[in-house]
Amino acid sequence: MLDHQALAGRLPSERQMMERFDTTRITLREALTQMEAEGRIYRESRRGWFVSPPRLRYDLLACLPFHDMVESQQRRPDTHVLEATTCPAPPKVAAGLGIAADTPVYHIIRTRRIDGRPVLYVEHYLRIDCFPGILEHDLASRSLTELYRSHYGIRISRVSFELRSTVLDDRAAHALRAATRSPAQRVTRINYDQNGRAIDYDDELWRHDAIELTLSAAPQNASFDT
Amino acid sequence: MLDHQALAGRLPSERQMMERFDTTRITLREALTQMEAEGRIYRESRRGWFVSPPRLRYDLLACLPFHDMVESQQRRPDTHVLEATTCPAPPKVAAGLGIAADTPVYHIIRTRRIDGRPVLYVEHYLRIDCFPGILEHDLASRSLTELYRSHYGIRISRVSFELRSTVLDDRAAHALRAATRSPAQRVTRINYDQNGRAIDYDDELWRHDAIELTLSAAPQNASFDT
DNA sequence: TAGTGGTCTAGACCACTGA
DNA sequence: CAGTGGTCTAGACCACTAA
Repeated sequence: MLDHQALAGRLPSERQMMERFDTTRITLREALTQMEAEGRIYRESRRGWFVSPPRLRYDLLACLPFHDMVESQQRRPDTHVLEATTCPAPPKVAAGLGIAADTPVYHIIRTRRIDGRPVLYVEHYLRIDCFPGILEHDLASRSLTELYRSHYGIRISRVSFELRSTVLDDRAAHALRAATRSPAQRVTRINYDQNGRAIDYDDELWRHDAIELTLSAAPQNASFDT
Repeated sequence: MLDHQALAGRLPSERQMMERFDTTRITLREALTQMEAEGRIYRESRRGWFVSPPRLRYDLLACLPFHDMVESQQRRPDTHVLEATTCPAPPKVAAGLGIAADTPVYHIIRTRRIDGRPVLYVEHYLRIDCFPGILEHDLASRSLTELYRSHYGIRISRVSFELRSTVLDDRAAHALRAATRSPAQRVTRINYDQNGRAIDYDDELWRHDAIELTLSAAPQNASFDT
Protein backbone atom coordinates (compact mmCIF):
# COMPACT_ATOMS: atom_id res chain seq x y z
CA MET A 1 0.00 0.00 0.00
CA LEU A 2 2.72 2.43 0.92
CA ASP A 3 4.81 3.84 -1.85
CA HIS A 4 8.40 3.00 -2.50
CA GLN A 5 9.26 6.62 -1.89
CA ALA A 6 7.53 6.70 1.47
CA LEU A 7 9.13 3.49 2.62
CA ALA A 8 12.55 4.75 1.64
CA GLY A 9 12.09 7.89 3.75
CA ARG A 10 10.77 6.13 6.82
CA LEU A 11 12.31 6.90 10.18
CA PRO A 12 12.82 4.19 12.82
CA SER A 13 10.07 3.73 15.37
CA GLU A 14 9.87 6.22 18.21
CA ARG A 15 10.97 3.61 20.71
CA GLN A 16 13.99 2.72 18.64
CA MET A 17 15.00 6.37 18.26
CA MET A 18 14.46 6.85 21.99
CA GLU A 19 17.12 4.27 22.71
CA ARG A 20 19.44 5.36 19.95
CA PHE A 21 19.49 8.94 21.20
CA ASP A 22 19.32 7.95 24.83
CA THR A 23 16.31 10.04 25.73
CA THR A 24 12.67 9.68 26.66
CA ARG A 25 9.72 9.37 24.41
CA ILE A 26 8.26 12.75 25.34
CA THR A 27 11.49 14.55 24.59
CA LEU A 28 11.97 12.69 21.37
CA ARG A 29 8.46 13.49 20.22
CA GLU A 30 9.00 17.14 20.99
CA ALA A 31 12.06 17.13 18.74
CA LEU A 32 10.15 15.33 16.01
CA THR A 33 7.28 17.80 16.27
CA GLN A 34 9.72 20.68 15.80
CA MET A 35 11.23 19.09 12.71
CA GLU A 36 7.70 18.60 11.48
CA ALA A 37 7.04 22.31 11.97
CA GLU A 38 10.20 23.05 10.00
CA GLY A 39 8.82 20.93 7.19
CA ARG A 40 11.70 18.44 7.21
CA ILE A 41 9.71 15.41 8.28
CA TYR A 42 6.04 14.51 8.49
CA ARG A 43 3.96 11.79 10.03
CA GLU A 44 1.18 9.58 8.87
CA SER A 45 -1.31 8.98 11.62
CA ARG A 46 -0.30 5.91 13.65
CA ARG A 47 1.94 4.88 10.81
CA GLY A 48 5.19 6.58 11.64
CA TRP A 49 7.50 9.40 10.65
CA PHE A 50 8.89 10.08 7.18
CA VAL A 51 11.38 12.40 5.56
CA SER A 52 9.57 15.12 3.60
CA PRO A 53 10.07 14.87 -0.16
CA PRO A 54 11.10 18.07 -1.97
CA ARG A 55 8.36 20.68 -2.03
CA LEU A 56 6.17 21.09 -5.08
CA ARG A 57 6.54 24.56 -6.55
CA TYR A 58 3.02 25.91 -6.88
CA ASP A 59 2.91 28.97 -9.10
CA LEU A 60 -0.28 30.75 -8.07
CA LEU A 61 -0.63 32.73 -11.28
CA ALA A 62 0.39 30.06 -13.76
CA CYS A 63 -3.00 28.44 -13.14
CA LEU A 64 -1.73 25.08 -14.30
CA PRO A 65 -4.02 22.14 -13.64
CA PHE A 66 -2.72 20.03 -10.76
CA HIS A 67 -1.75 17.10 -12.95
CA ASP A 68 0.24 19.26 -15.34
CA MET A 69 1.92 21.16 -12.54
CA VAL A 70 3.00 17.98 -10.81
CA GLU A 71 4.11 16.20 -13.96
CA SER A 72 6.12 19.19 -15.14
CA GLN A 73 8.17 18.73 -12.00
CA GLN A 74 8.82 15.06 -12.69
CA ARG A 75 6.41 13.90 -10.01
CA ARG A 76 3.45 11.57 -10.23
CA PRO A 77 0.01 13.14 -9.57
CA ASP A 78 -3.14 11.37 -8.57
CA THR A 79 -6.68 12.47 -7.67
CA HIS A 80 -9.45 10.88 -5.66
CA VAL A 81 -13.03 12.16 -5.50
CA LEU A 82 -14.53 11.90 -2.03
CA GLU A 83 -17.82 13.64 -2.66
CA ALA A 84 -19.71 15.28 -5.51
CA THR A 85 -23.04 16.68 -4.42
CA THR A 86 -25.23 19.72 -4.28
CA CYS A 87 -25.46 21.77 -1.09
CA PRO A 88 -26.57 25.20 0.11
CA ALA A 89 -23.69 27.66 -0.09
CA PRO A 90 -22.10 28.22 3.32
CA PRO A 91 -21.95 31.91 4.33
CA LYS A 92 -18.29 32.40 3.43
CA VAL A 93 -18.73 30.78 0.05
CA ALA A 94 -21.85 32.77 -0.71
CA ALA A 95 -20.05 35.97 0.23
CA GLY A 96 -17.07 35.05 -1.93
CA LEU A 97 -19.22 34.17 -4.91
CA GLY A 98 -21.53 37.13 -4.47
CA ILE A 99 -24.68 35.04 -4.26
CA ALA A 100 -27.38 34.78 -1.61
CA ALA A 101 -26.55 32.53 1.34
CA ASP A 102 -27.95 29.02 0.96
CA THR A 103 -28.20 29.25 -2.82
CA PRO A 104 -27.56 25.67 -3.98
CA VAL A 105 -24.05 25.08 -5.32
CA TYR A 106 -22.13 22.05 -6.48
CA HIS A 107 -19.85 20.74 -3.80
CA ILE A 108 -16.88 18.59 -4.81
CA ILE A 109 -14.38 17.20 -2.33
CA ARG A 110 -11.16 15.66 -3.58
CA THR A 111 -7.82 14.55 -2.27
CA ARG A 112 -4.72 14.72 -4.39
CA ARG A 113 -1.47 12.88 -4.09
CA ILE A 114 2.08 13.36 -5.27
CA ASP A 115 4.13 10.20 -5.79
CA GLY A 116 1.53 8.37 -3.75
CA ARG A 117 1.65 10.75 -0.80
CA PRO A 118 -1.66 12.49 -0.01
CA VAL A 119 -0.86 16.20 0.25
CA LEU A 120 -3.97 18.15 -0.65
CA TYR A 121 -7.55 18.14 0.59
CA VAL A 122 -9.72 20.46 -1.44
CA GLU A 123 -13.37 21.46 -1.42
CA HIS A 124 -14.74 23.13 -4.54
CA TYR A 125 -17.98 25.09 -4.59
CA LEU A 126 -19.30 25.74 -8.10
CA ARG A 127 -22.12 27.98 -9.20
CA ILE A 128 -24.76 25.71 -10.62
CA ASP A 129 -25.93 28.29 -13.14
CA CYS A 130 -22.43 28.35 -14.60
CA PHE A 131 -21.82 24.63 -14.84
CA PRO A 132 -25.13 22.73 -15.12
CA GLY A 133 -24.62 18.98 -14.94
CA ILE A 134 -20.89 19.11 -14.30
CA LEU A 135 -21.09 16.37 -11.66
CA GLU A 136 -21.81 13.90 -14.44
CA HIS A 137 -18.30 14.26 -15.78
CA ASP A 138 -15.17 12.45 -14.69
CA LEU A 139 -13.88 14.62 -11.90
CA ALA A 140 -10.82 12.56 -11.05
CA SER A 141 -8.75 12.41 -14.19
CA ARG A 142 -9.66 15.74 -15.76
CA SER A 143 -9.01 19.16 -14.39
CA LEU A 144 -12.00 21.33 -13.57
CA THR A 145 -10.48 24.27 -15.43
CA GLU A 146 -10.24 22.07 -18.49
CA LEU A 147 -13.92 21.16 -18.17
CA TYR A 148 -14.93 24.78 -17.65
CA ARG A 149 -13.40 25.68 -20.96
CA SER A 150 -14.19 22.68 -23.12
CA HIS A 151 -17.79 22.09 -22.00
CA TYR A 152 -18.97 25.44 -20.76
CA GLY A 153 -16.91 27.96 -22.71
CA ILE A 154 -15.86 29.60 -19.48
CA ARG A 155 -12.33 30.90 -19.07
CA ILE A 156 -10.72 32.10 -15.90
CA SER A 157 -9.69 35.67 -16.42
CA ARG A 158 -9.04 36.71 -12.86
CA VAL A 159 -8.27 34.88 -9.67
CA SER A 160 -8.03 36.01 -6.08
CA PHE A 161 -6.32 34.21 -3.23
CA GLU A 162 -6.27 34.21 0.52
CA LEU A 163 -3.39 32.32 2.14
CA ARG A 164 -2.98 31.44 5.77
CA SER A 165 -1.12 28.85 7.71
CA THR A 166 -3.21 26.70 10.03
CA VAL A 167 -3.67 23.04 10.83
CA LEU A 168 -5.64 20.22 9.26
CA ASP A 169 -9.14 19.81 10.65
CA ASP A 170 -10.39 16.33 11.47
CA ARG A 171 -11.94 15.64 8.09
CA ALA A 172 -8.92 16.77 6.11
CA ALA A 173 -6.50 15.00 8.42
CA HIS A 174 -8.41 11.77 8.09
CA ALA A 175 -8.60 12.05 4.32
CA LEU A 176 -4.86 12.68 4.12
CA ARG A 177 -3.98 9.92 6.60
CA ALA A 178 -2.40 12.65 8.71
CA ALA A 179 -2.50 13.31 12.42
CA THR A 180 -5.25 15.73 13.40
CA ARG A 181 -3.95 19.27 13.64
CA SER A 182 -0.88 18.67 11.55
CA PRO A 183 0.48 21.97 10.25
CA ALA A 184 -1.21 23.02 7.03
CA GLN A 185 -1.30 25.76 4.44
CA ARG A 186 -4.73 26.97 3.52
CA VAL A 187 -5.21 28.37 0.03
CA THR A 188 -8.60 29.87 -0.59
CA ARG A 189 -9.21 30.78 -4.16
CA ILE A 190 -11.99 32.43 -6.10
CA ASN A 191 -12.03 32.22 -9.89
CA TYR A 192 -13.69 34.82 -12.11
CA ASP A 193 -14.75 34.41 -15.71
CA GLN A 194 -14.22 36.78 -18.63
CA ASN A 195 -17.20 38.87 -17.46
CA GLY A 196 -15.80 39.36 -13.98
CA ARG A 197 -18.33 37.02 -12.43
CA ALA A 198 -17.18 34.75 -9.58
CA ILE A 199 -17.70 31.21 -10.82
CA ASP A 200 -16.22 28.98 -8.17
CA TYR A 201 -14.74 28.99 -4.70
CA ASP A 202 -11.96 26.56 -3.77
CA ASP A 203 -10.78 25.80 -0.29
CA GLU A 204 -7.46 23.97 -0.38
CA LEU A 205 -5.70 22.46 2.62
CA TRP A 206 -2.13 21.40 1.87
CA ARG A 207 0.27 19.54 4.10
CA HIS A 208 2.47 22.50 4.85
CA ASP A 209 5.75 20.82 3.96
CA ALA A 210 4.50 19.71 0.55
CA ILE A 211 4.50 23.05 -1.24
CA GLU A 212 6.29 26.25 -1.85
CA LEU A 213 4.09 28.96 -3.30
CA THR A 214 5.54 31.23 -5.95
CA LEU A 215 4.27 34.16 -7.90
CA SER A 216 5.57 36.89 -10.12
CA ALA A 217 3.62 39.93 -11.26
CA ALA A 218 3.50 43.66 -11.68
CA PRO A 219 2.41 45.43 -8.51
CA GLN A 220 -1.02 46.98 -8.78
CA ASN A 221 0.20 50.53 -8.41
CA ALA A 222 2.98 50.11 -10.99
CA SER A 223 1.21 51.89 -13.82
CA PHE A 224 -0.08 54.78 -11.75
CA ASP A 225 3.28 55.41 -10.23
CA THR A 226 4.82 57.88 -12.68
CA MET B 1 6.97 47.19 28.81
CA LEU B 2 4.19 44.97 27.57
CA ASP B 3 1.41 46.55 25.64
CA HIS B 4 -2.10 47.00 26.87
CA GLN B 5 -3.32 44.72 24.11
CA ALA B 6 -0.88 41.98 25.06
CA LEU B 7 -1.75 42.18 28.74
CA ALA B 8 -5.43 42.02 27.96
CA GLY B 9 -4.92 38.85 25.95
CA ARG B 10 -2.69 37.11 28.45
CA LEU B 11 -3.57 33.58 29.50
CA PRO B 12 -3.12 32.39 33.09
CA SER B 13 0.17 30.72 33.93
CA GLU B 14 0.64 27.13 32.86
CA ARG B 15 0.50 25.92 36.44
CA GLN B 16 -2.76 27.74 37.05
CA MET B 17 -4.30 26.33 33.87
CA MET B 18 -3.04 22.89 34.85
CA GLU B 19 -5.09 23.02 38.01
CA ARG B 20 -8.06 24.68 36.45
CA PHE B 21 -8.36 21.97 33.78
CA ASP B 22 -7.26 19.23 36.11
CA THR B 23 -4.46 17.90 33.97
CA THR B 24 -0.68 17.75 33.86
CA ARG B 25 1.73 20.29 32.56
CA ILE B 26 2.85 18.16 29.61
CA THR B 27 -0.69 17.56 28.43
CA LEU B 28 -1.61 21.17 28.89
CA ARG B 29 1.41 22.32 26.92
CA GLU B 30 0.54 19.96 24.11
CA ALA B 31 -2.88 21.52 23.89
CA LEU B 32 -1.39 25.00 23.94
CA THR B 33 1.10 24.06 21.22
CA GLN B 34 -1.75 22.85 19.03
CA MET B 35 -3.67 26.07 19.50
CA GLU B 36 -0.47 27.89 18.64
CA ALA B 37 -0.25 25.89 15.40
CA GLU B 38 -3.83 26.86 14.64
CA GLY B 39 -2.83 30.48 15.08
CA ARG B 40 -5.27 31.15 17.93
CA ILE B 41 -2.69 31.84 20.61
CA TYR B 42 1.03 32.57 20.68
CA ARG B 43 3.75 32.69 23.26
CA GLU B 44 6.49 35.11 24.13
CA SER B 45 9.58 33.28 25.23
CA ARG B 46 9.47 32.70 28.99
CA ARG B 47 6.83 35.36 29.24
CA GLY B 48 3.65 33.42 28.79
CA TRP B 49 0.83 32.73 26.41
CA PHE B 50 -1.39 35.28 24.69
CA VAL B 51 -4.47 35.35 22.53
CA SER B 52 -3.53 36.13 18.93
CA PRO B 53 -4.85 39.49 17.72
CA PRO B 54 -6.68 39.53 14.39
CA ARG B 55 -4.42 38.83 11.42
CA LEU B 56 -3.04 41.65 9.34
CA ARG B 57 -4.21 41.37 5.74
CA TYR B 58 -1.08 41.54 3.64
CA ASP B 59 -1.90 42.18 -0.01
CA LEU B 60 1.17 40.93 -1.87
CA LEU B 61 0.52 42.95 -5.01
CA ALA B 62 -0.64 46.19 -3.41
CA CYS B 63 3.00 46.82 -2.49
CA LEU B 64 1.99 49.14 0.30
CA PRO B 65 4.76 50.19 2.69
CA PHE B 66 4.46 48.41 6.02
CA HIS B 67 3.44 51.50 7.95
CA ASP B 68 0.67 52.38 5.50
CA MET B 69 -0.57 48.82 5.32
CA VAL B 70 -0.80 48.55 9.09
CA GLU B 71 -2.33 51.96 9.64
CA SER B 72 -4.92 51.42 6.94
CA GLN B 73 -6.16 48.55 9.08
CA GLN B 74 -6.41 50.68 12.20
CA ARG B 75 -3.34 49.15 13.79
CA ARG B 76 -0.19 50.80 15.09
CA PRO B 77 3.05 49.99 13.22
CA ASP B 78 6.55 50.34 14.49
CA THR B 79 10.02 49.53 13.08
CA HIS B 80 13.37 48.83 14.69
CA VAL B 81 16.66 48.62 12.80
CA LEU B 82 18.92 45.86 14.11
CA GLU B 83 21.70 46.11 11.58
CA ALA B 84 22.66 48.19 8.54
CA THR B 85 25.92 47.05 7.02
CA THR B 86 27.63 45.89 3.85
CA CYS B 87 28.26 42.20 3.31
CA PRO B 88 29.12 39.78 0.50
CA ALA B 89 25.96 38.48 -1.14
CA PRO B 90 25.09 34.98 0.11
CA PRO B 91 24.65 32.45 -2.71
CA LYS B 92 20.85 32.52 -2.70
CA VAL B 93 20.74 36.28 -2.71
CA ALA B 94 23.31 36.51 -5.49
CA ALA B 95 21.33 34.03 -7.55
CA GLY B 96 18.10 35.93 -6.97
CA LEU B 97 19.64 39.27 -7.85
CA GLY B 98 21.54 37.90 -10.83
CA ILE B 99 24.94 39.08 -9.57
CA ALA B 100 28.15 37.20 -8.87
CA ALA B 101 28.33 35.46 -5.50
CA ASP B 102 30.09 37.52 -2.85
CA THR B 103 29.46 40.81 -4.64
CA PRO B 104 29.09 43.32 -1.81
CA VAL B 105 25.50 44.29 -1.02
CA TYR B 106 23.83 46.39 1.62
CA HIS B 107 22.38 44.28 4.39
CA ILE B 108 19.62 45.71 6.54
CA ILE B 109 17.94 43.78 9.32
CA ARG B 110 14.79 45.11 10.92
CA THR B 111 12.02 43.98 13.19
CA ARG B 112 8.54 45.36 12.85
CA ARG B 113 5.72 45.44 15.33
CA ILE B 114 1.98 45.79 15.22
CA ASP B 115 0.32 47.36 18.26
CA GLY B 116 3.55 46.74 20.14
CA ARG B 117 3.77 43.06 19.24
CA PRO B 118 6.86 42.05 17.28
CA VAL B 119 5.62 40.07 14.30
CA LEU B 120 8.16 40.44 11.50
CA TYR B 121 11.89 39.82 11.21
CA VAL B 122 13.19 40.91 7.83
CA GLU B 123 16.58 40.95 6.15
CA HIS B 124 16.97 43.16 3.10
CA TYR B 125 19.80 42.80 0.61
CA LEU B 126 20.20 45.82 -1.69
CA ARG B 127 22.38 46.21 -4.75
CA ILE B 128 24.96 48.84 -3.89
CA ASP B 129 25.15 50.12 -7.45
CA CYS B 130 21.44 50.88 -7.32
CA PHE B 131 21.34 52.63 -3.97
CA PRO B 132 24.70 54.18 -3.14
CA GLY B 133 24.81 55.61 0.36
CA ILE B 134 21.32 54.47 1.33
CA LEU B 135 22.49 53.35 4.78
CA GLU B 136 22.92 57.01 5.72
CA HIS B 137 19.17 57.53 5.61
CA ASP B 138 16.66 56.96 8.35
CA LEU B 139 15.73 53.32 7.87
CA ALA B 140 13.26 53.07 10.72
CA SER B 141 10.59 55.63 10.05
CA ARG B 142 10.65 55.71 6.25
CA SER B 143 9.81 52.90 3.91
CA LEU B 144 12.56 51.60 1.67
CA THR B 145 10.29 51.75 -1.36
CA GLU B 146 9.69 55.40 -0.58
CA LEU B 147 13.44 56.03 -0.49
CA TYR B 148 14.01 54.11 -3.71
CA ARG B 149 11.71 56.45 -5.52
CA SER B 150 12.40 59.77 -3.89
CA HIS B 151 16.20 59.55 -3.73
CA TYR B 152 17.13 57.14 -6.46
CA GLY B 153 14.38 57.49 -9.01
CA ILE B 154 13.82 53.76 -8.93
CA ARG B 155 10.33 52.32 -9.13
CA ILE B 156 9.32 48.76 -8.56
CA SER B 157 7.69 47.50 -11.70
CA ARG B 158 7.73 43.77 -11.04
CA VAL B 159 7.93 41.65 -7.96
CA SER B 160 8.35 37.95 -7.44
CA PHE B 161 7.59 35.96 -4.32
CA GLU B 162 8.37 32.64 -2.79
CA LEU B 163 6.21 31.62 0.19
CA ARG B 164 6.75 28.74 2.53
CA SER B 165 5.75 27.90 6.04
CA THR B 166 8.59 27.09 8.42
CA VAL B 167 9.72 28.09 11.89
CA LEU B 168 11.67 30.99 13.33
CA ASP B 169 15.41 30.40 13.48
CA ASP B 170 17.30 31.39 16.62
CA ARG B 171 18.13 34.90 15.51
CA ALA B 172 14.63 35.74 14.37
CA ALA B 173 13.06 34.14 17.42
CA HIS B 174 15.28 36.13 19.74
CA ALA B 175 14.58 39.36 17.91
CA LEU B 176 10.83 38.73 18.09
CA ARG B 177 10.94 37.63 21.76
CA ALA B 178 9.48 34.34 20.54
CA ALA B 179 10.31 30.78 21.43
CA THR B 180 12.85 29.23 19.08
CA ARG B 181 11.15 27.31 16.32
CA SER B 182 7.80 28.96 16.69
CA PRO B 183 5.74 28.48 13.53
CA ALA B 184 6.51 31.10 10.90
CA GLN B 185 5.61 32.19 7.41
CA ARG B 186 8.58 32.94 5.19
CA VAL B 187 8.04 35.48 2.43
CA THR B 188 10.97 35.85 0.09
CA ARG B 189 10.63 38.70 -2.30
CA ILE B 190 12.66 40.09 -5.18
CA ASN B 191 11.88 43.54 -6.53
CA TYR B 192 12.62 44.60 -10.11
CA ASP B 193 12.90 48.13 -11.45
CA GLN B 194 11.42 49.62 -14.61
CA ASN B 195 14.26 48.06 -16.64
CA GLY B 196 13.62 44.56 -15.36
CA ARG B 197 16.74 44.57 -13.21
CA ALA B 198 16.56 42.88 -9.80
CA ILE B 199 17.30 45.61 -7.27
CA ASP B 200 16.76 44.02 -3.88
CA TYR B 201 16.10 40.75 -2.16
CA ASP B 202 13.98 40.59 1.00
CA ASP B 203 13.72 37.68 3.34
CA GLU B 204 10.75 38.11 5.67
CA LEU B 205 9.92 35.86 8.61
CA TRP B 206 6.48 36.51 10.05
CA ARG B 207 4.91 35.02 13.12
CA HIS B 208 2.53 32.75 11.30
CA ASP B 209 -0.57 33.82 13.16
CA ALA B 210 0.03 37.50 12.47
CA ILE B 211 -0.85 37.62 8.81
CA GLU B 212 -3.17 36.50 6.11
CA LEU B 213 -1.74 36.87 2.62
CA THR B 214 -4.06 38.03 -0.14
CA LEU B 215 -3.68 38.63 -3.80
CA SER B 216 -5.79 39.22 -6.85
CA ALA B 217 -4.59 39.17 -10.43
CA ALA B 218 -5.08 37.91 -13.95
CA PRO B 219 -3.58 34.48 -14.46
CA GLN B 220 -0.54 34.54 -16.70
CA ASN B 221 -2.14 32.49 -19.43
CA ALA B 222 -5.33 34.56 -19.48
CA SER B 223 -4.52 36.50 -22.61
CA PHE B 224 -3.24 33.55 -24.64
CA ASP B 225 -6.23 31.50 -23.79
CA THR B 226 -8.59 32.25 -26.67
C1' DT C 1 13.65 36.62 44.80
C1' DA C 2 9.36 34.42 43.67
C1' DG C 3 7.29 32.65 39.90
C1' DT C 4 7.54 31.62 35.03
C1' DG C 5 8.24 28.89 30.98
C1' DG C 6 11.74 25.38 28.90
C1' DT C 7 13.27 21.00 29.36
C1' DC C 8 13.61 16.49 31.16
C1' DT C 9 12.84 11.58 33.59
C1' DA C 10 10.30 7.17 33.91
C1' DG C 11 6.97 5.14 33.53
C1' DA C 12 1.58 3.79 31.88
C1' DC C 13 -2.75 2.44 29.00
C1' DC C 14 -5.32 2.61 24.68
C1' DA C 15 -6.61 2.45 19.68
C1' DC C 16 -5.07 1.28 15.74
C1' DT C 17 -1.97 -0.66 11.90
C1' DG C 18 0.12 -4.12 9.34
C1' DA C 19 1.72 -8.74 8.91
C1' DC D 1 -1.43 -10.30 17.62
C1' DA D 2 2.85 -7.81 18.15
C1' DG D 3 4.23 -3.37 17.67
C1' DT D 4 3.08 1.34 16.65
C1' DG D 5 1.86 6.02 17.57
C1' DG D 6 -1.48 8.94 20.61
C1' DT D 7 -2.26 10.28 25.03
C1' DC D 8 -1.59 10.61 29.83
C1' DT D 9 0.35 10.76 35.02
C1' DA D 10 3.45 12.84 38.48
C1' DG D 11 6.88 14.50 39.41
C1' DA D 12 11.92 17.29 38.77
C1' DC D 13 15.68 21.01 37.81
C1' DC D 14 17.21 25.11 35.37
C1' DA D 15 17.42 29.78 33.17
C1' DC D 16 15.18 33.55 32.91
C1' DT D 17 11.62 37.40 33.73
C1' DA D 18 9.42 40.79 36.27
C1' DA D 19 8.78 43.05 40.44
